[in-house]
This record gives sequence, C-alpha cells and structure tokens, in this order.
Amino acid sequence: MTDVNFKTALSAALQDRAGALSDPAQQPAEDTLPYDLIELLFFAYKDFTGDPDDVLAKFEFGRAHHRVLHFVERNPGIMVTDLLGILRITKQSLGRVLKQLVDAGIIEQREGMNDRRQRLLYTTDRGHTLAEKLARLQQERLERALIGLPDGSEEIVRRFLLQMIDPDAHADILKLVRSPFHLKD
Amino acid sequence: MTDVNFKTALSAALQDRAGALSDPAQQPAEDTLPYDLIELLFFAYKDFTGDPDDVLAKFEFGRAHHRVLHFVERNPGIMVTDLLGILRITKQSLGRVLKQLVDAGIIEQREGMNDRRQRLLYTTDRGHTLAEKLARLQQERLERALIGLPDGSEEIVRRFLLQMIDPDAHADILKLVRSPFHLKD
DNA sequence: GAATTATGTCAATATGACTGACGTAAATTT
DNA sequence: AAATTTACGTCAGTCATATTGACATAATTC
Repeated sequence: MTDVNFKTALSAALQDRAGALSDPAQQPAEDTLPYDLIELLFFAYKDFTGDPDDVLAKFEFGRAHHRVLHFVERNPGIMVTDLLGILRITKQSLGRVLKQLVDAGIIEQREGMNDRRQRLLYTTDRGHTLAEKLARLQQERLERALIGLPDGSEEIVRRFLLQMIDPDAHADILKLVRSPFHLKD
Repeated sequence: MTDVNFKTALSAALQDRAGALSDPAQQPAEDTLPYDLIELLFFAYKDFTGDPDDVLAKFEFGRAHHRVLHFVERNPGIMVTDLLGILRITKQSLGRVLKQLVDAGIIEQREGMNDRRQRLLYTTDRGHTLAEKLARLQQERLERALIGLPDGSEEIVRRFLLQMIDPDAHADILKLVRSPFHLKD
C-alpha cells in the first residue's frame, strides 16, 4: 500500500473529528439534496473496477484493455468502427490498446468476408478465458450486492441503471447489452 | 464531436450486423452469466460523470478536481491527510489538483486552531456554488433514474450500492456519506 | 471515375495517476 | 529536553490513457 492506509487513517481521522462533525457550525451549509447516492456510486464503481484491475495488472494491461476485451468477447466479429462507437474513444487510443491485445494473443483480427477492408475482431481462446475471468469477478460482486435484498431487486437495479443512461442512447445500448430480461423503456 | 458519432454510427452498425447477430455461430459461446448489469453500470457511470465533466471543462478542471471539491464541500475543515485517505491517491497527485483549486479561488486553506501543521480545507463561496451545481446535476440524474420505479426502490438502490463496496470499508464509508436514510449493514 | 468507408499511422499534447526521496515545522512521547 | 512521529510540501522522473488534426491506403459504392 502507499503511505496512507485508507481503512485505518480514515477511521482514525473521523474519530478525531467526531466532535467537529457534530458541531452544527462545521456541518455543510445545507443537505437539501441527498448526497449519499452520489458517494455510494463513486465508491461502488471504484471497487467494481478494482477487481479486474488487479488481474489485468499481472498482464501489464489496464482498464482500457479490459473494455476492449469485454466488448469484443461480447460481440465477436465486431468491426473497429463499431468498437470506437461503443467506447467513444479515438482511433488512436483504441489502436494502441488493440495492438497490444493482438500482440499478446488475446484478440485476433480476421479480414471481413464481404468487405476486405474490415478487420473483424475476435477473442482467442486465451482472450476468451481472460474475459470470462474478469466478467465473473464483476458478476460475483454484483451477486453479492443483491444478497438480502427483496425479490425483484435485481430488476429494479437493472431499470435504475438503464434510466441513469441518457435516454437517446437507450435504443442503441439495449441492442448492445442484449439483456436476458425484459428491459422495456 | 469526434470523427465517430456514437448514436448514428453504432445503431447503423448494429443494423448492418443484425443478420450476423442472429446467426448462432456468431453469438458469444455462452451466456451463463448475465453480462447486462456489467454493461449497464459501465454506461450509467459514464453518463453520471459526464454531466459534471462538461461544466468542469469550462473551468479547465477535470474529474480529479471534482472529487476533491466534492469531498471538501461535504467535509468542511477536512485535513489533507484525511482527503488522501478518502480518495486513495498520493500526496503528489492531490497536491497539484488542490493547488489549482486554491489558485482559482475554489478552495481555501486555513491553519488548524489546535494544530498549526494542518491546512484545513474549505470551499469558498465560489467553490460552494460550483460544488452545489455539480452535485445537483448528478442528483437530478439519480432522481430521473428512479422515476417510475416501485416504492422503496431508492432504498434498494442505496443498499445495492453499499453492498457493492468491499465490506471492510463499509464502516468508514457509512460515516463519510452520512446518509439521511437508515443504511444498516 | 468519383466519392465514401474502414482502417491505420504520424506528431504533438494533456490529464491524472504513480514511486521514491527529501525537507520542514509542529506536536507528541519518552 | 531529546527523540520520534505527524502533517504537509516538493522535486524529479515515469506511466497509462486519452486528446486533436492531418494524412495515407485500400476497398467498396454510387
């Protein structure tokens, strides 16, 4: 770990500041908006991406590689252009990451049958194995997060997440995620 | 926008690939794990952080500035060390961002009353206004995401997000977020 | 034949993170 | 009073991931 240990340093600090925090003059001016969901989402997403990050670090890959691998695994034969559209990054950014994945034998490129300009992307066996491992880590965290919640909670979370996304992107994303559940708009 | 327009390019591409996708040979090997929550969370978080990013860009600030501003706004008088513990970044990373925020008159530092080594952090009036604006954007998105969901959904989402976080960080984070709702472990 | 599309590549730049070392002042412990 | 710890800052170098803009090539489509 670094020079600061989150769990100990923060809890100690908050203990120390317990007096200050209960002093109204030290409180935030107003709590009109519930801030807690913002912060919970921040910390939840950090841990959610943290699991794969640890595995990827062993391969000297980063989060950018994970995103590419994930969407290629999920959309075998996807074109480079489509991947750019999904990830909304530039060709240059994708190019570097993709080259490293191809060089490492994680992703392979095949010429399009109908259109020979295309470099259709597929995971190799190794890539498939890695992608599954990473997805499983994240899915297990999601499953743990749903434990103890009432029946129907998974569906509520699913609809909540969809509605967090800009509405005009819903149609595209619903096609992309191909949810096995009924996610009507 | 860049050279690729997400909404048009992706939908067109998926249209083109409709045939390929309905061909079983082109499908991912197996869909044992539901991947959809993983992807929905990815896209949801991107849009969630996108709103503040747009505002911050006008100030030539980035997401790192937002995180610092947010937690200072929420914890007036916080010490640098505590902020490092929350954000889990190094002093160097925080130092640069914090200096820019102080120079821009968004955050001010005051010497600790009891401990003169401390540089306690507060938002200025400008900083407070900016922090509220950014929080409001995110809160409005959260509220839109909860529209139409059954009663109790907000509480389910809250518990879901908490349970997404590593359990051994729950205690610290619960103190930090100070949820107005009952978030028992 | 011209225009468009799919892809790749070059050069330059920015942000946000890192490690590791060192320094200073203030507070705390012995 | 001296030693240690804490809070904070800073220097120097590095890395990963992204950006913009221009240009090149081959293949397809109009």
